[in-house]
Amino acid sequence: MYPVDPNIDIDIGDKSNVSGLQRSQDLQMPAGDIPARECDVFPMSELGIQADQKINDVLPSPSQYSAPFTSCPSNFPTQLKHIKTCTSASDYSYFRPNPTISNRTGSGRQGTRGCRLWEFLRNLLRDSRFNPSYICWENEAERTFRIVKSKELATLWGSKKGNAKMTYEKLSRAMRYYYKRKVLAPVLGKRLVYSFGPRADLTL
DNA sequence: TTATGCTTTCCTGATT
DNA sequence: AAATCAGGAAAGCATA
Repeated sequence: MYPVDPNIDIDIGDKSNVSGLQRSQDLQMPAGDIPARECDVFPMSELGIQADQKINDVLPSPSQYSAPFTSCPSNFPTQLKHIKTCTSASDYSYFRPNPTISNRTGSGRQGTRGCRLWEFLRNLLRDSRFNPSYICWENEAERTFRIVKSKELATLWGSKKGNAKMTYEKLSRAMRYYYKRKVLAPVLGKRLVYSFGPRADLTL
């Protein structure tokens, strides 16, 4: 079983010897006992993972390889290749896909470094590791949610974006930019409460 | 190469 | 008093 660690993502790590991929964050996705469809960044089809599989079904548990190691475990999907020496159990997740299989053209991901903020929030709300401890529904029918741990949430967002300097001040500024685009809306009179707007598709 | 989208950063000031 | 909220301005970064 994977450790319940919000910061563990699959990451291609150093891009210097990767052709066809731009940044490590391109390939981040949540690990753990999460349905494959919950992958919020990287299409599971590109990893050769079926929609009904869970990440734990296709990746070996950390105990199956002792750190450090430098080669791809044999039971990894062939599309994944290990590129970084793991030095600890928490560092097990540095892998990259085969660039020849990854074809990002036409994916429609505009200017998103890995993941959009509102999608990140939506995904946290679906994840019992974070809902209701970090973020929770205020009224799911009305698409309103409450940020429970603002500071921790910002840290989490920062870790997802590879930005250790993220703060709630900055995260919330990005959220306010969503107002105009109707992706989010403020909930009057309630601090730390927002609602998803019509432009936020919660069914995806 | 440029335009655009999505932030990130910094800021001033208001509100709770 | 400390958090939070509101936006303007500008810069950064990736994609189309």
